Amino acid sequence: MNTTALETTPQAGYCQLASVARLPKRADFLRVAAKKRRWAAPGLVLQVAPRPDDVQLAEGNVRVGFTATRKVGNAVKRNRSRRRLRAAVDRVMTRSARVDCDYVVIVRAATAQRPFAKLVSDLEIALKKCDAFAPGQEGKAE
RNA sequence: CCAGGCGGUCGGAUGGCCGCGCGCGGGCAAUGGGGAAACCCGUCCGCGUGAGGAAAGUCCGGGCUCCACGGAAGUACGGUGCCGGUUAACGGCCGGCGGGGGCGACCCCAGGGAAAGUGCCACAGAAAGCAAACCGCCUGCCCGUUUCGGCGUGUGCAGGUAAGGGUGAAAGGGUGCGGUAAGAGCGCACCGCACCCCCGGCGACGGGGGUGGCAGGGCAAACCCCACCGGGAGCAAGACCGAAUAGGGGCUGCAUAUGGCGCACUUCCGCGCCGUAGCCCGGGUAGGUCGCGUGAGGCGCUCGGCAACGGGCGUCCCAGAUGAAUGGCCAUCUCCAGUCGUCACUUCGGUGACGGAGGGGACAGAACCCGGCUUACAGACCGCCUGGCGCU
RNA sequence: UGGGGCGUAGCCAAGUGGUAAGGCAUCGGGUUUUGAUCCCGUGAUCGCAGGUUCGAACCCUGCCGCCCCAG
Repeated sequence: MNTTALETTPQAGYCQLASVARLPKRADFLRVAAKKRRWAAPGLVLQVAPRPDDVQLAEGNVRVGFTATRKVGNAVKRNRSRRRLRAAVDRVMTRSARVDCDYVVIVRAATAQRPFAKLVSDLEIALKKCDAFAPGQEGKAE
């Protein structure tokens, strides 16, 4: 990992990083899935849809939801997979995701066992394929 | 030391970077939402705290909430079933009884009724249920033969017989002696069984004595009978707040058609409604708040009890999420099996020590709470007990 | 959370106390010059584990997997 981009949080005055909010409602999941903008990587599936205009978020934030179906394992496997994806999302999407969209990340069977670096690259590729990649503009939320 | 039985405890450790939920305290110049403001949401900082022994399966029992209900009994349905205890309750647990297994520590099983009734017992077998004669065995007659005492290789007839053979899971007590034509509880002894009496025990039951020659096959996890228990639903219970849209009601204003409906009917007249605008009201959806953690609570000591368990005292506050927090990545240590190398021992099968690189560390995630049951589980530790071997 | 159903050969399945039917598919053989058709043969931990019974796919108990319904 040459990117020592883990520069600890800049002082909270200005230039604050985008943060990730959760997408908690079933209706939002259905709306994102209905847009049919998606990409399946070995470790995850990404779905993207434009955020409705009437949703006001703090500037630079994106909303992400997670889905883990019962087919990928028992509750422990589902929880662990979702947490690893959440960690990958925190690392990637705060810098590289378009801020005018909502996202849904779906757990696949391989998610729990896949190396974490691969999960990160899976997510980056999926963002590019879904035309939602905003190349590393730290905090340049516009 | 080896093999085994029972009970219990634990469920990797430490650290680094980055994060999450909840609680408490503090900050917020500017920016986002609300507010007249204080301030709230939000955001930032600090501190505290944050999964299990099964949180699981949802198989039982309760608390709690709502609904139903005059009492009691009965019926139906479902469940439970040796006895006594324990408990809020249980189908749980503890102790005991009976049967079975094991050298033993110990483990496993289960209500009663088949003499209230119905039903089933395939195949085989003579016969499978008011017992029954296939082969045998025995007696008599007949037949044959005869040395006239008998004898039987007879396809015969009439009887006796449940000891033997054979079938079956099961064939109407077992073993032995006597007895008999052969046999048979026919008689006797012991065992089993049934009934009666006595003794011990709260009881299941056990012990002893007597009587009876033995009746009443098995299956009730087949229907069933008997006793006891059970109102229903479940925190998505339930309570409160409540947007947009549609619909309902009220008040006021306007309009009121040549129309429709109503005021019992017909004509005329009159009134009201069906229209629309504004304001207000209630039901209710999305959504939100509460329910929501001081409890049949944990730990320690002590007393009663064989125990389950109960009493007393002290002490602690110990998760509250809701597309669902309790994590992600890494390092070191630790444990495990295999592999490679070196060394030592060797009964040449291996065993042990050290080191190296990699691998693995289970089952599993609170969802209102509690008592159990069942199932899953890498590995480690502790205590008691049994059998065997060796030494003293 | 509550309720219901299913599991039998590779597939579809009958059987509900007494040797586990049948069809399709597979394989082997026959018929045919060859192939199709047709005929004969071939295969089962009855989801798993205990129990009741002389005997269990069937009855009882506990698990496992799948499907459906209601809120």
